[in-house]
Amino acid sequence: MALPRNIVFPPRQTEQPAARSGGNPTFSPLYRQIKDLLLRALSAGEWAAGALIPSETELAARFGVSQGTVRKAIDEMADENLLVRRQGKGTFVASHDDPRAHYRFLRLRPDDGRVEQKRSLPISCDVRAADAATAAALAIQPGDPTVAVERLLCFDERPIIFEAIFLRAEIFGELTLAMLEQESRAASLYRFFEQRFGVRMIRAEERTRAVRAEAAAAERLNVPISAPLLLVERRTYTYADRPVEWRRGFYATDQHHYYNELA
Amino acid sequence: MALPRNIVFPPRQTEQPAARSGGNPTFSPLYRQIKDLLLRALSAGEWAAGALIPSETELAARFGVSQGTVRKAIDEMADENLLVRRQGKGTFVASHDDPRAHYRFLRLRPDDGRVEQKRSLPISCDVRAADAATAAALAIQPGDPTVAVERLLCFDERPIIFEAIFLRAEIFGELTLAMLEQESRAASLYRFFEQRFGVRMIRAEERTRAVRAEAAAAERLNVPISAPLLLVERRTYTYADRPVEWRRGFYATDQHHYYNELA
DNA sequence: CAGTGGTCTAGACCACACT
DNA sequence: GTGTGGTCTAGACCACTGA
Repeated sequence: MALPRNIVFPPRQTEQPAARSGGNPTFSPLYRQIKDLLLRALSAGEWAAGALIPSETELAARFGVSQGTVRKAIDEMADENLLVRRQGKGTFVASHDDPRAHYRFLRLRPDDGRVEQKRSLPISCDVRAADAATAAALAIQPGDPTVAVERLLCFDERPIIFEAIFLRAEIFGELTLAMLEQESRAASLYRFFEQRFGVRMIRAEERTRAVRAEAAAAERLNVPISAPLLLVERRTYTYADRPVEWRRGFYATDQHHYYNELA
Repeated sequence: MALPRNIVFPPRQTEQPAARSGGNPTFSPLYRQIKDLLLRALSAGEWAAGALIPSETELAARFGVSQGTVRKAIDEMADENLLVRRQGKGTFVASHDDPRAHYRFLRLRPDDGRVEQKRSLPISCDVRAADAATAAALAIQPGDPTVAVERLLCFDERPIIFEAIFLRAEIFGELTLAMLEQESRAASLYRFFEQRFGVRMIRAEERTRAVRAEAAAAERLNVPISAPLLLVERRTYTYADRPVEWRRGFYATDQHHYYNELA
């Protein structure tokens, strides 16, 4: 479906099926080299979130490899939620705009299975120098500017999560409280970040522990001081393993739990 | 490497590459049918944990399909940690005896990255009628017999996890405290269960919340009553989505955290 | 209908582990 | 060397989507 043809790709592999290792040194299979090229294209913003990428056949021709090799590269990227395949239609750049991706990183679930209306209540948004912990999490220097957001997440209008979000100011410097308020219904901030700042969140790590509620969190979540809360710290990455977001969230787990599948 | 040849496999596909759907109704690709056969063989205990299964070529011949089709079936099963491929050696049945599988389901990590010596201190082991919650978790009837184990998990000799473990008595009826005491160094119970009872744990679900320490847990974990603890409830499955274990563990998270990667 | 991803095959060769 | 899994190709056909 005729996408621009001159997307920046390094010149196709000069060797045909001969990109295989000569002997052994740091051997990388062809499909992985293709994957790297595609990753680089994604990372460079070659295609927008949600956009259709060229067909397997076209990519194969462009790279001078067989369709099966391109397929294997795309397979891996689909497994990593970087691309989404749709039979009969094509392969698309994964996006948080996709309904299936909403709340992809939110592991808190109601004890009864009921679906709940989520709503984000932004509290504050300001630029702030990174303290040591935040700097470490964002891989920046202490003192570097960050955008700090405080917000409350409500499930069916009941406050369940109170969290502080720290973002690299170089990317999110223009973020304002007014913008967040406008997005309060679309609880998925990542969708907004993607559309407004062009940053796609790819994966995240969470570290969780049990803590006593301090005054601020207790008040916001409407629980007694010292009540047990789940403290969830999340580091979120965009392409190329670049951390761009750091969250500290206090979760009220009276009627909710953190769900996880172990394989 | 000449494994027994007459393992129970349903007669090979009668149609060659024609097992494809005639038209559409409940279409299942060939490789998935192969996968089902392999799953059935695993579930039936055809091969022991850690055993070498026949080579892709041999399976292909046996099933009357191409090697690539067998490969795709095995690929999926390797992704699900049911099989382990080792280049040059063969494909093996995944086992908790494999060092890489030790503590596979344990998500608690020290805040500093130090590796810690783990040790299991069994406290009690008795047969007990399932209460409603346990019965639901194990998919049995309330009142059905279960084996209940209490134990303490120590990291570097400090008690960090206090948990109750409930097992289907039909399988684990013979378990005794003495057996558990003998295994106290090999903190991975799953390895023991696999070798002693022939039950392989495949996957698990965890539900986590923050709670106040009650007397029993507080004493065992050496924390004040009412201190915040992580309550981790785990349901563990063997083949064919059959739940066989249910745990309620209290985790002390002063110097440890629950780690999770979100993709 | 044409175009896309999805499946399957047959055959070649590479990388790795053992003997 | 032999046997295993791992990669790559070329070509055929199926299933799905949308014009």
